[in-house]
Formats: sequence, structure tokens, C-alpha cells
Amino acid sequence: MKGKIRIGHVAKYFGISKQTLIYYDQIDLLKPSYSEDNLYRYYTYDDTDKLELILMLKDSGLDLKSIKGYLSSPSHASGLQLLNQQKEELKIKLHQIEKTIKVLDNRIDYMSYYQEIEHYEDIQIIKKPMRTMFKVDIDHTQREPYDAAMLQLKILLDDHPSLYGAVYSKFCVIKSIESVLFEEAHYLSVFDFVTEEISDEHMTVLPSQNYICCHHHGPFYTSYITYKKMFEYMKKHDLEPDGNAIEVPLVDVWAAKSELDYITEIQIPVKQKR
Amino acid sequence: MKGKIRIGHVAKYFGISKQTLIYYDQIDLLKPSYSEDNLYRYYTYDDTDKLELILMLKDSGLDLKSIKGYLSSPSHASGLQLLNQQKEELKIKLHQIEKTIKVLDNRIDYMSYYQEIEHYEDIQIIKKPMRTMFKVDIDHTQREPYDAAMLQLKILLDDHPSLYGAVYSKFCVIKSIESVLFEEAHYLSVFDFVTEEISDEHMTVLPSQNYICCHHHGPFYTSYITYKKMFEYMKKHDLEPDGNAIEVPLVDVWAAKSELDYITEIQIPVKQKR
DNA sequence: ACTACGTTGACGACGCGTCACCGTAC
DNA sequence: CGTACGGTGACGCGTCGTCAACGTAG
Repeated sequence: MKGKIRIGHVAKYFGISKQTLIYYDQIDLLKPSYSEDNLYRYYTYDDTDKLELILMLKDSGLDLKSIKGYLSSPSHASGLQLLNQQKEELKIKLHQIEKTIKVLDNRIDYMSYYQEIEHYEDIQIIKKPMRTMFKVDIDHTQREPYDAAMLQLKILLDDHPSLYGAVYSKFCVIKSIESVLFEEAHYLSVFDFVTEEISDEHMTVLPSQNYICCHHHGPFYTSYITYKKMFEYMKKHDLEPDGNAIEVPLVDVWAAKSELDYITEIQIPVKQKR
Repeated sequence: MKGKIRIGHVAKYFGISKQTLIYYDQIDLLKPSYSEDNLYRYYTYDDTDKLELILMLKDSGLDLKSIKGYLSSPSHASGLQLLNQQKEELKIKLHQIEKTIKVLDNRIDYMSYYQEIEHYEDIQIIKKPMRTMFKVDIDHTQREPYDAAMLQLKILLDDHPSLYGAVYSKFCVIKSIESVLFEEAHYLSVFDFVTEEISDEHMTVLPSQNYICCHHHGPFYTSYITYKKMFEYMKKHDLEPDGNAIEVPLVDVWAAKSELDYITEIQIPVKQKR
């Protein structure tokens, strides 16, 4: 018969290693014929056809045991069922990868943007433009209110694919202005700024306004120290808060070795005292 | 400090198993603090932040060793580089999956279509419509002409994404009509029928014409037996071949246990003898 | 005799899963 | 006192990769 192909050739043609073929032989997935003295493996075209099918099914995510099962009794009906099933699984994988890419993209944008910012401890008054936030309020009657809110945010974003990845690994918080000077400040919401304009109950627009801004250096739970400085500044300049405080992480776990190196921007809307 | 979270809670929150966290501890990827009597693991928010990053990077395809390396010295620069790299790799994966889905789709269509055909050994004269083929001629000066042609076909299809998967696991051949009665017939081309209309040197149009058709049952290399029957039929009915023979696999390795069960449709263009 | 190619066998890597058995918090 | 939760250690799994040691075809 034609097609006495040796293992090296087969491996090269299909772009796999000889060990792979030997392994497939060992597990009875693809058994070539042997030369008479039982030393060399010889693959026929029948074998290579089978191998092509095996590699295809493997690419589609099937494990070798299942492939073996299918090969033991292939038919139109079982084949069609198998292929449809694998197609569905691949589609799911596809979506997961698309999501992951969105998360990465978002992170890359974010890190690129904040890479060049010089981090002062200086306090500044800045007029921020109008901004839109996708926000989940923290329900403090729950057992783990913070976790629950973060989870809800992630779940909601699954329903807004255009936003997916916006918040995933960076999240801002809103703190009650009356509580920011305590070690255990009162968290009101978790959110992220978005550019999309989707009408949704979780979308909130912040009007353009003056903010007192300062970069807090260190872990989140020491932020009250920076808040203190900001309040002193406000006192000195006859300013008073005009809304709750916002914290935006600039340097977090993605770029810092420990919480001690985190940098968070604190923004408090302010107005002149009358 | 806040955030003495136990392993079970962490596992549930992130949708992973306790063993995974224990493993990450063992390999020094994520080491929680221990309670004073060194029995329970306690995770801080610092740890969970890190874990979120770890899982993200893992999803993006990084292995744990690389993640560990990154975590040992994260920075904006190295982070950005890593993320961009992973994004590119994910894009490649995405394309591969898309291709695989196309191949599966094509196979599913093909198998669905031919599932209901009853396979006669009968010889029929059929007027086939105009058909377009994507074809690679076999260069017999090469060392492995058949393999080379198949490879070329696959490579070409990578440049025609709209066609990808059309030929991948099913391929038709053209045989020189003078040689079909020999066991080693002369293969001229490998191809598949396509519906897309792309202008390309490998696109060939077959005009509408009468064909003598017959289903060959068995491996490719015994096709000469069926050809013999077809030639006898032609002789009896005063027909003569009007071009080279085409072989289209209907049942191959995807649906048959062995070459002995393959079914191939043989088509030879014919005209009346004058 | 050289080299490219073939063989077997043993062991390792990765990322956990599983199981057995035991201690602890509430 | 139960039970849900925590701990350690050993082994297994799938899919090969790697290495050593050795035979063979041309």
C-alpha cells in the first residue's frame, strides 16, 4: 500500500513533535503500523487523515480521551452533535477572550495616561469638566457591603458590553464628606468614569465644578491624614465642601509593590464660604 | 488593620478553589499573613487586590511564574509592556479560535448537507450547474507534490479569510482522465468548491455541463475499480469524456471508521460521441 | 564511519483536584 | 456536641518536554 510515512515527516508536516505522535501511539489514539522487525512506525494516508481530524478536534478544545471515544465510532449523527457542541464552547471562549482584551485595553489606556503625571503632595484647586460615572451605591444593610457592591458593578458591566473592562481592575469610591476624617470613613458608592452615554439608573452626571485635589500617598485606610491637610487648606482659604469626596486610584497594585506605594487622587467639590 | 479575610471567603468571592489559594501560597505567589498560632491564613485587602491582578494576568494567558516575576517588581513601564504583550497574544488566540469556528461551521454545513443523501452505486448522468473552484495545481517536480499542494492550499486560505475552513478538512482532487484506470492515477490538482467570487489566479470556473456521476465506496486508491464501471457505461451509451475527472469526498474520516467505509463521488464531464 | 533519523524508558513540569486525616470556631 | 470551616501531606491527572542511552538507514 502507498503512504509508508515515517514519524519525522508526519511531525514536520503537521507541525507537531515526534513525542506527541509517540504519546498518541501509547494511549492508543493513533496507532501506526510498524515495520516487520517492529522498530519503525509507519504512517499511512489513513493515519494522517485521522491525525488531521484529531488535531482539529484538539484545537476545538476536546481532550484526547473524548477524541478517542469519537474515533471509535464516528458517524454523521454523532459527529454533527460533537462539532456543534464544540462550536458553542469555542464561542464562549471567544467572548471571554474578547472581554479580557477589553480589560487589558482599558488598563493600558489608563496606565499610559497616568504614567507621565508628576505626583505632588501639593493641594490644588481645579475646575473639573462635566463627567459621567457608572455607579453602584453601597448597601450597608448587607453583610459585606463593599464586596457586594463591587460584585454588582461587575455583573452590571456584563450587561453593558461596551463598558466592560472600564472598571474591572480599577475602581473609584465616593465617601461621605462628614466621615472622611475618620479612619473608618463611610463609603457611599463604588464607580468609574465612563465616556459612553447610556441611559441607565447607574449612570450619574457630575456637573462641571471646582474641586480641591490632592494626591494621597499610601494605603487607602490612611487617607484621613491627607483629608486633614485638605481641610486645613480649605479653612485657610475660606472654602467649604460642596458635596461628597471622590477617590481615584492612580497607582495601585498594577504598578506598586505594596499598599505603601499606592497613589490616590482625592477630589472634593468646593465653594467659597459666604 | 482591616481585612482579616479567611480563605473560604476569598475563594468564594473570586470563584476559585481553596486549593488554588493554598497552591499560590506554596509557590510564594500570594502569601497571606497567618494567625498568631500559625494555623489560619488571613488575607488582607492588599492580598485580595494582588489576587485580582493575578487572576487577570492568568486569564490573559500568563503562567504563574511570569506573574510572580512581574509582581516582584511592578512598575508602570514593565506593566504596560507586559499588558501590551499579552494583548497581542490574546488577539492571536482570538484569530485562531475564529478560524477553528469557521472550519467547524463548514464541516457542519457539509455533513448536514450530505447526511440525507442515499449512496447508490448507480451510475447517473447529471447536468451540473456552473461551479467555482479554489484550486492548486500539483507540481510533480517537487519531492512530495501532493503534500506540498495541500499545504499551499492551506496557506493560501490564510490570505482569504472569507474562505478559511472551506477546504481545511475536506478536499477534492482532479485526476487526469487518461490515468484514472491505473492504481496510481495522475493527480492534477487539489481544490474545493466555493461560493465566494474573488478574483484570484487559483479561482477557476467550471461551466455547466453533463457529468457522469458515481459513488465510489472504499479507499481512494481503489477508485480505479469504479472508474472501470463508469467507462463501460460510457462505452455502452456512446459517451466520451470531455475533460478530467473530479473526486469529491462525501464520507471520509470524520464519519467513517476506516478507509473501507469512505464514499467518494466521482464526476466525469461527458459528451455524445459523433 | 558519519549523520540524520529512529527506538524505549524514566523523570519532570504545570496547575491544580482529590483524598485521608486531623484540628478549630462557634 | 455538631458542623462548617480550617490545616497538612501525599498522590494523581493530562499532555506532552526533556534527557539518556542506544539502534538503524543510507
